[in-house]
Amino acid sequence: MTRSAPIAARGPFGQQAHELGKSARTRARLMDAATGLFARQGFEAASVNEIAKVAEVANGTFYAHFRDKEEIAGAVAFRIAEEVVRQLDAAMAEVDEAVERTSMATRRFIDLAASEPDWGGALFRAVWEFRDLREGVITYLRADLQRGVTQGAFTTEIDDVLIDTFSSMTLGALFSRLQGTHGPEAACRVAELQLRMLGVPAARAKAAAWREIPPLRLTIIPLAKGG
Amino acid sequence: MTRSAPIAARGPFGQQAHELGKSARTRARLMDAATGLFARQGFEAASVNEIAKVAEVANGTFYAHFRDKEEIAGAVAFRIAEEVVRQLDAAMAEVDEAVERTSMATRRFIDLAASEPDWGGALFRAVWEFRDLREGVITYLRADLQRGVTQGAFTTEIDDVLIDTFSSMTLGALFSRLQGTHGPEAACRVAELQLRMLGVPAARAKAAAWREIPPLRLTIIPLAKGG
Amino acid sequence: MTRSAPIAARGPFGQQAHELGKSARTRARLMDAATGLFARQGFEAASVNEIAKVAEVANGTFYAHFRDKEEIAGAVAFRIAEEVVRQLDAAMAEVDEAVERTSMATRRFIDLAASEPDWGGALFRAVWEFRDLREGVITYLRADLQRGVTQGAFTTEIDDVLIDTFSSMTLGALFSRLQGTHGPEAACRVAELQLRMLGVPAARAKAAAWREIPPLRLTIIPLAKGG
Amino acid sequence: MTRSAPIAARGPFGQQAHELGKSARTRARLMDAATGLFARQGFEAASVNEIAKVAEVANGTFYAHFRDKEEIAGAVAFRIAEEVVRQLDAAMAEVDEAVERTSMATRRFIDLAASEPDWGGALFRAVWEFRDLREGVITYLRADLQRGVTQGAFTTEIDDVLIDTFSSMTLGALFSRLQGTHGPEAACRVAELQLRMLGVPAARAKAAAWREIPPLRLTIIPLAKGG
DNA sequence: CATGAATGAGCATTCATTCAT
DNA sequence: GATGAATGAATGCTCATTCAT
Repeated sequence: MTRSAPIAARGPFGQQAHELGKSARTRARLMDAATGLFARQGFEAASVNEIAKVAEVANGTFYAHFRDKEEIAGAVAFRIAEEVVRQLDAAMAEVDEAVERTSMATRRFIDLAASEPDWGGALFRAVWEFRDLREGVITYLRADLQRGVTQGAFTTEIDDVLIDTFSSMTLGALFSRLQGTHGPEAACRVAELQLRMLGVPAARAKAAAWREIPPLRLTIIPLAKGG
Repeated sequence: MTRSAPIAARGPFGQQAHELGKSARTRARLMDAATGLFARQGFEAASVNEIAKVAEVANGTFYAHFRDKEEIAGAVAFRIAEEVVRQLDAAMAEVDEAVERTSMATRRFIDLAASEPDWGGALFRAVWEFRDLREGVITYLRADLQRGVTQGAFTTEIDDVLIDTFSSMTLGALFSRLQGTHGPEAACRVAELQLRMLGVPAARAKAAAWREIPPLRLTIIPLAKGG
Repeated sequence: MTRSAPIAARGPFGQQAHELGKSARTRARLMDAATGLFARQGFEAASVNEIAKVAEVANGTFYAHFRDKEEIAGAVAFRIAEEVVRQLDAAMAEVDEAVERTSMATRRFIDLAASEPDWGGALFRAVWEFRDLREGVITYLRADLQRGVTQGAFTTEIDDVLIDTFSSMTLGALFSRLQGTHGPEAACRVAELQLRMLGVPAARAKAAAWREIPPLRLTIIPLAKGG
Repeated sequence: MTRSAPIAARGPFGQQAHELGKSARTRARLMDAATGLFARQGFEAASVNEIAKVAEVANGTFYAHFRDKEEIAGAVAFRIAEEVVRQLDAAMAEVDEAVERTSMATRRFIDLAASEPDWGGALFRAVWEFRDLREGVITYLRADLQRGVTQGAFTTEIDDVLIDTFSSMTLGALFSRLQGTHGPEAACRVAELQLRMLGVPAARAKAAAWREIPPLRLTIIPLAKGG
């Protein structure tokens, strides 16, 4: 069977593996493959055999790197979340105001996830399925919300229900984006609604949430040598 | 294999089947069984064989009543949604103010669904999986939100993103309730946050959302004769 | 369930049952239904449930009349063969010459069976599957062939292989007719080839086999009262 | 479970697999198993599980080698037909006279197929079920018949009905051989009848069809190492 | 006799996982 | 590490057959 191009090697994990050993590269390819398949078909429907085929390794090889499907799902989710949080954090390093930080975080999270549907889909599923991961992301969120209270911008208590609700709103919008139900403006609208909910005056909420912000895209470093 | 009691016969569908024919009773038991399993494991993971086993019928019997898994899922979802909407609607027949209607709907929807975890879980999955069903429920929601605008209580436009976001908030809270993450007060808190988001002043939102309301429970008619 | 017309009651067995008791009529309807289904889908693929549904009786009723699927298949085959032989025999009562009898038998058998595809198909399957039935039909055939030898028209010995081969030729042509591979003239051609094989001079064979013969159709007596 | 001998490894495909890889050997065993079962029970009645059991592999293994039952049936049929045609063709390479070729083809086809009942049975079913395969074999037949006309030996037109009828005669005889109804002489007798049908004078037909011909057997290379 | 719900073995097929090479 | 053939339990679904009514 001749397969002309090592497509799988193009994914984000594979790409960062250019100077790793063969073993790490294989692992990266498996994660790339899994990312795409989980996102497109969900965890249940993606078979290990298919992951291996897309990764262009023998199916048995999968088990040299991951104990089972569960494990690779966790690894994929963790890796994505890590990356997303890292980029989000970097992009907001110099923003102080909680109103800005909060709306930017929501908008960028959605845009980021939607810009790379494989990642976004997998991330969505992952946040859904792995409570731990959710907790991780939430830590950042809580800090920003708390900051808003301290700054006097938010007028409601930052409790667990608020955090969960805030997250649900963001994830709901992401889901609609991924489904194609709503366009890019949905992110702004949700951010606006979140600010309103937090107690930001309507006009201020609208202004902040719809303000133009420089686009952000997942940086992708091409693989030096394919496969 | 020791199975202590005909559990399946206890479900809400089976219970209403006390004077139906044998066939309808079996169908009801299958729906009860499916309801529980879909709620606990989701549509994919619940196998027809297991549904049949829980319903205490032979696996082939399933197919005398439903064409396939898809069909029973639809039947379960429809039946639950119907019931929930019916009860919600009845309970709010005499409430005119949108602020009250909106917060009551959210709170009661969550309480109702959480009071019968099987139903609630299945409903949650169903709303998730069957867009049609979601649309149906949303119709009621949109009407109440629009009413709030007309009454001057809500200060934001009622667009699709708002509706989706509102739904996400409710479903998110329901999910947490079903998971045990939050207690009954979560429903009030979310209702409050929704009102804030819609533009209701903080004090009014809090008052309306936390006001004591008479409890509502899915009425369950016990089976006259077990099995 | 409202089903407008008792279609099944229109079949040849049902039709002759107009003055029989209810039980016999049910049996006839089952046989009609089975005839059609066996012919269209074969013995394996026709399910008892479907036979019962087409016959418009409950599936359990089937077993009040036939021990199993095998038995109804035998009954159907036997009944058809009987009818075909009866009609063939009647139509040739006054033909004495073996050359005529032989070619007429082949042609009429094919035409008859092809004229009523349900019957024909079932007959074909049956002859194939039930050796006994084949033997029955063959008795007539052997008599005619023997007669030809006695009359000096056929120059080859009438042994078992000849009989089988003769039958294969006829059945092969019937099969092609039922498949639509060949048209009505195939029956003549096969009859001609059979005569040649038996030793009839080419010209005589051709003349006899292609001579116009009055058409023959399975007589169908309509049911006095449907159902 | 006591299973006395690895029967499956004895089949013609398995036997030629002695120096193939493990995968090819398993495939061969599956084809051997399928050949026997198709021949004995027909395509419908032979289950994949049974094929796997006879081949002494797990049922899932089947699907690593064939997409479905259809595919293995095609593979078996093709392989057999190919082999039979190849051997038949080789054996008649130097025979020029159509009378000889025709009768030899019929006799050898029957003998060959009957000599290896599994193959023969499967071949019979296959010719029956796969029109394509039939067409392939028929091409050779048509050429020989045409040659007879050219040589002035056959006095009838070579049309489609003739070809079909000729085939039916051969297949009918093969069927009887496989059933045990007739002995080896049936092949000669049918060949004789075919020649008579084609217009060969009775004496010549008899002489040609019953002439001693060197036996031919499907060459079978024993497996070097069992299993 | 007729009914039709119920049965349960059986079927084709999938897939996570193992293991000899 | 990597391979890929093999495994076998499990799944959705069909259907001949039984039996209480």
